[in-house]
Amino acid sequence: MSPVPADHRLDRDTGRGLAHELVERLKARILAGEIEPGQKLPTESSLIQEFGVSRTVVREAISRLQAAGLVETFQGRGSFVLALPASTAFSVEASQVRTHRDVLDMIDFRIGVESEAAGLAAERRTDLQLKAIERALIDLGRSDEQPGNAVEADFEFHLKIALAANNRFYSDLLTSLGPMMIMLPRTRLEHVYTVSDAGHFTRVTLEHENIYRAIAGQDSAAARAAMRLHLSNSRARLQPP
Amino acid sequence: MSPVPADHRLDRDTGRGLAHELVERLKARILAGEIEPGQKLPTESSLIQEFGVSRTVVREAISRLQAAGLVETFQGRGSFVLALPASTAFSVEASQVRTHRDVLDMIDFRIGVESEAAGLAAERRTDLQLKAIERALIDLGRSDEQPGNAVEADFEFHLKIALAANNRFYSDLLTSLGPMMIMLPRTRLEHVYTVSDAGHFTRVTLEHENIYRAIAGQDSAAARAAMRLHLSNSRARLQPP
DNA sequence: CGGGGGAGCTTGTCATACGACTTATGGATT
DNA sequence: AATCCATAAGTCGTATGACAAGCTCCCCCG
Repeated sequence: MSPVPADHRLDRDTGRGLAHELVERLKARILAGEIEPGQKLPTESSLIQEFGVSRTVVREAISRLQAAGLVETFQGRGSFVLALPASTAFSVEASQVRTHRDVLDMIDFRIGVESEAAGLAAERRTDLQLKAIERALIDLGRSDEQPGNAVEADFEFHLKIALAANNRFYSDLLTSLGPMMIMLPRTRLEHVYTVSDAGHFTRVTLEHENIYRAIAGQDSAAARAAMRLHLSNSRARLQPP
Repeated sequence: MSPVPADHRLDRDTGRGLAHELVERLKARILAGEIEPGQKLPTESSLIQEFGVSRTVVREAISRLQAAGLVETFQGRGSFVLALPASTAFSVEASQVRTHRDVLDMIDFRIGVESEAAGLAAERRTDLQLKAIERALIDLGRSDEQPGNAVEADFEFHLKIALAANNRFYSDLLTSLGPMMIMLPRTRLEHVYTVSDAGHFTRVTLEHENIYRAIAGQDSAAARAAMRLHLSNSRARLQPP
């Protein structure tokens, strides 16, 4: 009668729910190598039949496997087992940015990273993310009054743009850079920010607004250019004449 | 009349599914401390109303939060936020490149980083560094015979360019990326590299040579463009048409 | 022989229903 | 009045059916 061996069927009261049980079974199969990386998981309907549970349960189970990074699912195709971990840390050495050379190198680095991030943000931002950038821009404008927060506000603006690129590598990198970027002015900054003429603040503000407008208008080329310009100018402001 | 602000509603096509979106929102609330450990999450029906999604989606989202150890659920009572895992240090997520989406994001990331590195390399390379790039290019050509080394040889070529940019941030980043870039193909790549037609190899070789020539000729704009083209093409080769 | 199109399969989301468990309410019992 | 318990209401667990969206494959037409 039953075409399926009884072992497979799940039983109701194992304590933590059918979905949890099913996750354990599937995880066991994957870790045991029964289903190799790249291979397809059984379809939802197969699992429904094999384990004798409802689609609700199957979907919750697969959802948990996705969250755990064990499988990836494509609509219309199925779920596929992913390669197993191999932990690699992804961080720019927290060694500080100290020398003058480091500061300039850091800006050159940011030019590559952030101008592309701005371009992607222009293409892929959601309206919500744009709003977040706008808020950061407004905060930045207010930092005129209390310059102590200026650096943090500036970082927020750049971070929000990286987030709008919808690519975790850009946002992760900027996040891990954050402390460095914040602290880098410390050494030679009196020079630049405190002695700055009045025009300095308005010029920087203008650059920020240009970036924002390009992203708002979804013009990726303009966004890349505006970000590159902004950072190049920042570089020039730090460079002794 | 609607007692709920419209911001909360989720929108269909954010790319990774409503459940994933909802998880992000709830996780944000929890990590932001809006819901403290021990407190009760809104009921399923509240979430259905607030976010305008079906119960399926809400249940999948909560299921993922359970799997992540952020909440615990009791039948008949509700879901409760658990105490956060102690660390919370800004240790960069050691997450790797696993999903198909990650692979594409990684290439978009490399486009930003490496095209600028190529541009700087064209401007600042020493003759010695150029020689190193050339050697890597030759090795890459030889990897035709034993395709097992192709990925490593490819990485060497890109790393040598980053080194030639004479900016430790680019080379450090590429170095720390190295293992990831090497292992990323595992899932879906046999397809691309092993089954590759004969034309594939020569096309890639041509792209590499273009990059090399631009750097040799100290043409930074051309070097940026050539690297961007190479990576864009790589992206297209991975992307199913 | 090549390309277009549709049938069929698979996942994504929604809606509804019912069972199981918890909590609160309120009245009946002592 | 205090206690107990039955019932109702709220909440999660599971099942089922339906349709939309995306992918594959194969057949048919040119």
